Formats: sequence, C-alpha cells, structure tokens
Amino acid sequence: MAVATTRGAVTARRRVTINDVAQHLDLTKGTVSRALNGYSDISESTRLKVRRAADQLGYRPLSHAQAIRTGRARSIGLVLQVSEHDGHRPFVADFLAGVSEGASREDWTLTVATAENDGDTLRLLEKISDERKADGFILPRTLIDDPRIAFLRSHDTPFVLYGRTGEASGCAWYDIKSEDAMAEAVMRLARLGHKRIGFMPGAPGYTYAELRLGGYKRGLEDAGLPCDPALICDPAVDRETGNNRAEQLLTIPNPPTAIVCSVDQAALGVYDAARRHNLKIGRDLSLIAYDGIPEGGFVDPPLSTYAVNIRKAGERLADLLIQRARGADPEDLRELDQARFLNRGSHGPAPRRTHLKQ
Amino acid sequence: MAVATTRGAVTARRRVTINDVAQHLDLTKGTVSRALNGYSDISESTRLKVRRAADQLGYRPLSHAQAIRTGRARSIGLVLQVSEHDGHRPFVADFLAGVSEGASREDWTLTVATAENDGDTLRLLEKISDERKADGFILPRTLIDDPRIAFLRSHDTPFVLYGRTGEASGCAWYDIKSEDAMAEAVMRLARLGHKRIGFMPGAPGYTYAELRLGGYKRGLEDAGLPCDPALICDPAVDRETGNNRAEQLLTIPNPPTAIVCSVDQAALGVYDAARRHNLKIGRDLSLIAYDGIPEGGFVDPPLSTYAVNIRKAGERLADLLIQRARGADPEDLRELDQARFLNRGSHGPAPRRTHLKQ
DNA sequence: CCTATTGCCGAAACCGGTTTCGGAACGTTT
DNA sequence: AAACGTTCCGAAACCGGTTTCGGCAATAGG
Repeated sequence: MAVATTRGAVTARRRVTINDVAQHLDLTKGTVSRALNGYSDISESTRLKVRRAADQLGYRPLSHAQAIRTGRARSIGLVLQVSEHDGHRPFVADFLAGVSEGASREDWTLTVATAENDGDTLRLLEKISDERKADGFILPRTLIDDPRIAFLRSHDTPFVLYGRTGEASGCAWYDIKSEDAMAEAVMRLARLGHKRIGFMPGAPGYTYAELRLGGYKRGLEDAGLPCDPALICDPAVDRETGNNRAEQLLTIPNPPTAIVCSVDQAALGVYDAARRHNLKIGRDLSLIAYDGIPEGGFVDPPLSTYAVNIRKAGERLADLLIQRARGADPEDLRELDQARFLNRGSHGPAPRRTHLKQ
Repeated sequence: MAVATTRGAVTARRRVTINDVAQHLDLTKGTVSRALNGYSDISESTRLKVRRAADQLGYRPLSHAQAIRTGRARSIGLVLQVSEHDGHRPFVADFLAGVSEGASREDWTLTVATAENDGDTLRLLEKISDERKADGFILPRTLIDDPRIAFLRSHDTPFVLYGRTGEASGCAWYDIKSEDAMAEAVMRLARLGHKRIGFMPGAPGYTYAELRLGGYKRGLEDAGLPCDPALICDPAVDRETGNNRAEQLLTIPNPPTAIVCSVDQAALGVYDAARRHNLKIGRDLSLIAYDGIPEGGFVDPPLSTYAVNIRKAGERLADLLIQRARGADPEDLRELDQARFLNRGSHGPAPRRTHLKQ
C-alpha cells in the first residue's frame, strides 16, 4: 500500500523519489539505492524486484542529489572560444554531436559555455569546475603552451586534450596525425612531378600548426626535395588571408607549382588568388589541404584534402574524459587517429614548364 | 582559528564549504546562507562581513547542493537534432554563444544534447528533465505541430520556442519576422520591374516555411502582382535540391526573372542552375534569400539576403527561458525581431525581355 | 550442539546546501 | 514597569540521494 497517487492527480504530480520505491517494496531507501547501484550485499532476487519496481514506477534519480554525495555530476565540460577565426565554426555541430554521443553512452551529459577570449575561458573553467557543474573538461584547439592546461593541472581538475601540447606529462589526449597527412600530401605531389611545393602554415602557437609544418618538411625530405624557406609563406587560417598568402607564394621568383595548406579555409583563398593569376587549380597549380570542410566539395575543381572525422573525435574525447574522471591513468588515455584523403580535383601532374607569365 | 589550510597543502586541498565560512565568522551555516541569498532578516553589517569572508576564502556554492533543496539547477537545456539538412549547421556556434551569454548573465549554464531523430529528441528531453539536469528547454526550429511542445506541456517542464507554432497558447517564444522579409523582398523586386517572381519554400512542416510562403504571397498582393502557382516550386533547404528546384522554375513556360528563396543554402543551388542556363545572377536572374550564411558573401555575385542575428536570438531565448523558469507568465514572454537586409549583388532590374533561349 | 562465517538488510550518518521556526535582545509604547 | 513589536540570529528540519556500520538469520565448520 501507500503507493503515491501519481496518475490520477489533477495538478502537479510529484516526482517519484527513491523513498517511493522503497515504500512500495517495504524496503529502506538505502537498500533500494544499493540494489540499483550494484552493491554485492543485495540478493539477486531483491535486486530484481527493486529494478522492476523502479522502472515500473518511473523512478529516475535526481542527478544532483546523487552528485552531492558521490561528488560526481556525470557531466562533461566544454568551453568554446567563438571569437576566433571562423575556420572551425562549421565543425562545432558535428563535434558536439560526437561528444554528446560519447557522453550519453555512459549516461553523462554535456555542459557547454562559450568565451570571448583567453581570460574568459579560464574564468569559466574555474567557475564551472568549482560549482561542479562539470567533472572535467575537453580542451579543444590546444596550444603548444596552453594556459588552460596549467590552470586545470593546478586546480586538480580532470581534462582531456583535443590535440597534443608541448609539455604533456600527465595529460590525456586524442589527436589526428595531421603531420602524417602533410607529409603524405607532399609525397603525392612529388610523385606527380612537382619540385617546388609551397606550404601555408596554420595559426602560430597552436600545436597542430607546428606539427603540420614538421610534416611538410618531413615530406620534402622523404621525397628528396630541398626545403626552400621562401616556399613557406606566412600563416593563414581564413579565406581572405589565404588569398593574400597565396599571392605571396605566387610572386616569388621560381614560384611553386603546388601548395599544401594547413587548413581548408585558407585553401579556398588560394582559389581566389589562382583565378587572379589565370591559373587553373588542379592543372596549373596543384593544391592539397586539410580538414574536410563541406565547402571544399563545392568549389571548382573540388578541393583535394585530408578529412577529419570530427564527430568520432568528439566521441572518443568524451570517452577518454569519462575514464579520466573515473581515475584512469592519463598516460594510458592517449589516442592517435588518421585523416582520410579525399582525392578530388585540385591536384594533378606538375605542369611542363613554369606557367607564370609575369 | 580553524581556517582551512588551503594554500600550503601539498595534495588535495579541500573545497571551501559554507561551513568553513560559517566557522570562520563564528556564525551558523544557515545564517551565512541567508546572508548570501539576500534574506531580509540579516543585518547589513553581518551581510557585508559574510560576503567579504566568502570571497576572501574563495567560497563557491556547489550548484547541485543548492539544487537539491531549491529544485533548480540553474541550467538551460538544449537538444539539437543534427542529422537534418546542413542548412543551419554553421549557425550552431553562434547560437550557442548567444544562449551561453544570456545564461551566464544570470549565472546559469547550458546543458546540450544532440539527437539523431524525433524520438531520440523526446527521449532526451524527458531524461534531462527528469534528472533535473536542466530546468527548462529552448526548442529550436519549431514545427507547426510540434511533438516536443505537446510533450513538455504534459510533462510540466518550462520551455521557450525559437520560432512560432500552430497552437501557441501558454507558449513563450522568440522569433524573427521572416515573413516580413519575404514580403519586402518581393516588393523590392517588383519595384525593380520584375513581374514574374518565383518562390522556393523551406522545409514543410516547419512554421517558418509556412510563414515565409505567406510573406511571399502578401508581397505579391502588396505589389499588385498575380500569384501564379507555377512560380512556387517544391521545397528546398540545401544546395543540391535548390539546384533542382531552380531547374524546375527555369523550365516552365514564361519563367521567372527573379526568385525569392526561403533559405540561403538553397539559393546557392540556384547559382549552379543559373550557370547551367547561362544566366548571370543579378542581371539575367535576380535572387534574394534569407538567413545570412557566410558563404553567401563569397559566391559571385554575393548573395542579397536577409540576415538573422542568431547570436542575439540565442541570448534573448536564454533570457526568456530563465524568466519562464522563474514563473513568469509565458504570454508575456514573446518577442519578435526583424531580419536585416544585406544589399549585395544577386538582384537587380528586371531584364528587358525574356532571356531564356530554350 | 555450539561457534564462526556468510548473506542480507535496516538504521542512521552523511553530503552541502536552503528554509522554517522560535526565541533572545533591544527599543517603544502605555 | 509591563506589554508589545522588531531586529537578528541559532537550531534544526529538510532536500533526495549514497555509504557505513551493525546485527539478525541461515549456513558452514569443528
């Protein structure tokens, strides 16, 4: 008896609490809790009865009531910095989908905040962590020397990096071997006869930018090509800057017949520059980039690029963070993945002779 | 005395709890709590002392410890459906930024989940609501007959709509008057001499699609133009479909000299179709769309469109939801905003005679 | 048959806050 | 001086869970 009148109630039907379940079964709430949480000192038969009664009554524990004792909110924190270049904007939705999927697989949720700048980011990390709105954080877009890492380390808050970093001891991470992609891109172009291959670096300070530059150099080495500093332009991460940087590369003496770009968004700018120079991308000027943004498929010719499965990245990161928050050794929580080459039209054999008519 | 040794501790320095603050001041935790929460039965002098001690010790209340008694987690829920057409993907980052900003202004946070389909969405709404991980939800992309609304109503959970809906009694909402934009677009084109103005509707079922179609018709009426059903093609919300639908419009007898598109993404497809027909957008075929996606600025000529301040939308929605969760009457929580016209190159005077040479 | 062990559950403390209630101290009024 | 009202805080209940501890009954061991 004493079943709460949940259904018939005209107005506010009360939540089903653990006490309701306990009363219904004539047990104590402690027993119900232990039964539901898999303690070994509960007989299999009562465990079954409890479970049945629980989802028959529609009992769902209040997450914060649990959190107060366990200290865990079962929530992943994510602070996005949105004022940056737009390059990664389109990824956000997919990334969130991945993280969210990974989280809900373990019955966790996702707490998101956005920051305008670095100081804002640190402030939010601290706030969310102190209020325990999240048990740990995923840090996207890592820097070689990242203040967020220093902060969370000193704050004793679990975190996982999306991207590697300079001093990574004690850090868990997931990353794509974009340096391999860059090296392979150079190789590809070299095999097509290109001797002068330019490179457009990513945003300085970010680990990925350094790694990709390294990959480019390694590719040259593997291909037996000299590394001409003039072929490495200034960084570019958006279309407009990419345009300017391409201009820079195309107007040096003995300009490149191919360009490898660290990010797709910048590569789109190369199309603009090529048009201005009357160069047909894929024939007069080869181009291989990295990221796999949708727009790359719509330009003419479609952009050859290394695509990242950003959704999977989010999902893996969520998984790693949860393990980390549960106490796993961060050194065991490191994964590297590969980008997938999208063989499209923006690269081809090296032109017979230099094409620039200036 | 009895100040916790927070600084010097080598390992896990304990959190500062409300008890620490109380002890430090030789008060009870109840008094400290009331002082911090603005109860009137606390003298101004102790309130001051408490506040000072609190942030000197770095006390930050555990959000879930508060939630357990107050019943409020101070968190906004947002369930995004990502498997849909890509049209709104680029918006996600900005939208999140807005919501997050509006939330943090009131010291709330944002809990995000992603769903694959409608059933998934309802399941997540229920779960997040039952576990009280969020106090209410923002529902983006409302349908005329929206199952989420029915569900949350019956579930007695606060929500705010981004977009209007069919039966909206008891609903709070924020929306952009996109129907006005459509009407104005038609007017603009009519004033430029266009007599045959086509329309490309948005995804059926969504409120916005219905409203924009209505706006188009109102625009025709205002301009004194007849409404020819043949000028209204099938719905399109992405580039490829937009391409096909434009083909449909361009091959009817007496085809339109201008097209109004419900969404930018579809308008990009019109460029493709126009190219195929050797029509120069902005000269042979005028085009005005709606949304204000970044890509619209990069096509040639740049797309004339009505831009939405999606960030502001997010911020307003957060504010409305918080008020709603605090008990405000939903009927008072309704806002309408205007889109801003981006006068770019994709529309111009009507061509002298029909241009199609088929 | 008595004792030690084990299985299983009740009782109660506990987590860190919020809110209610009552009463001490003080000033005001008659 | 007694009665009353205010101001302000302490004490304790409370929120809904989790976890510890102890003890009873059944079983095993000697």
